[in-house]
Amino acid sequence: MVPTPQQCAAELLEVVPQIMTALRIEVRDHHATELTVPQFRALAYLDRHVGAALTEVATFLGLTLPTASKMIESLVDSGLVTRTADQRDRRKIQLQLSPAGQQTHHAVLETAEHLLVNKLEPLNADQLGHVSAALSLLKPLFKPHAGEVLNSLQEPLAG
Amino acid sequence: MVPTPQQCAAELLEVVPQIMTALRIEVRDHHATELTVPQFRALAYLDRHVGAALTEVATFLGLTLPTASKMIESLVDSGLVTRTADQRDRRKIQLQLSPAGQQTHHAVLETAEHLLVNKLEPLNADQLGHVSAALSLLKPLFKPHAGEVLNSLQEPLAG
DNA sequence: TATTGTTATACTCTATAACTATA
DNA sequence: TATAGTTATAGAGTATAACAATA
Repeated sequence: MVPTPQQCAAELLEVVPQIMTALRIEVRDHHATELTVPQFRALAYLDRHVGAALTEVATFLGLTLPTASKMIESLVDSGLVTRTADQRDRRKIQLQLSPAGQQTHHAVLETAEHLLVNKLEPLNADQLGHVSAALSLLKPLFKPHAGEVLNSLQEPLAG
Repeated sequence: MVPTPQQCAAELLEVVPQIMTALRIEVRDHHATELTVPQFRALAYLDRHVGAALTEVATFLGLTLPTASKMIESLVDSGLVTRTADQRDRRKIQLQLSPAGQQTHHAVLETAEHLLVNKLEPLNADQLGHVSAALSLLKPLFKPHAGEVLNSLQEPLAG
């Protein structure tokens, strides 16, 4: 019963979007949390990387710079993120969560985790262990690293 | 080392969007495949459910009816899907892949699986088995079922 | 010249509200 | 009256192209 990589890939292709959809729907329906999943991920990153520059956030989220710039602008307008100039390198900006941003991030994190815990409820301890182990295997394989997104835009035109 | 459901949920919340992002970026960068992930999922559903009605597709994708209607319209305009009236119940439409739709679906499926296989390359057979088993555990927990999306719109107004 | 970020423009994804047609 | 689907409208997610400012 050892699966081929192809079978495993096909399962990923089916299950991952399904989980993503469930996440979106349940976060949406559980009102009082006015964040989309990408916005939540941006807040989560800034919670762990205080003062991060825009490029870092874009890399983490897998977005181009203009897309990330616009999203951050909306979060700044909402009062969840502060954006200040970096004194060492004035091209850069330093982003961090406002108190309201911390609060919102925490609340939505709780909500999302609670919803997932409910979904996982049919699994026993043994099965949870298997899932957790598998996720630990997958995590490093899909970790975003600098250059993956941006280089495709700004690679030297020597083609 | 048995994880709590909360820990497992937190891992899902981190890993699933990362995989989704990788999928989007790599499908996007691997040109000649002009489909987004949601469009691909719609084609995949119609490949396995010939003649499905719009509501079925919407439920599978976790979309509202207007959203699904618009997406299908674009796929019809692109020549990938055919939309015909259901003679038994003329409110319904019957959707199916055109030959071009089948071809495109197959090509993008190959591409996406190939990309995932590359990502999974560092795993050995044993680890692949663990991942596959975990995905099989997760799949039924997040399977979309009728009513999840639409009832929230059309529930009897007796509140 | 290269890097960081923004602005302009455009398309898809997604929703709610209002509507038509059929049952 | 309820169901299936479309149209209208709007906001977020996403991209490329062009630009400004700084290094």
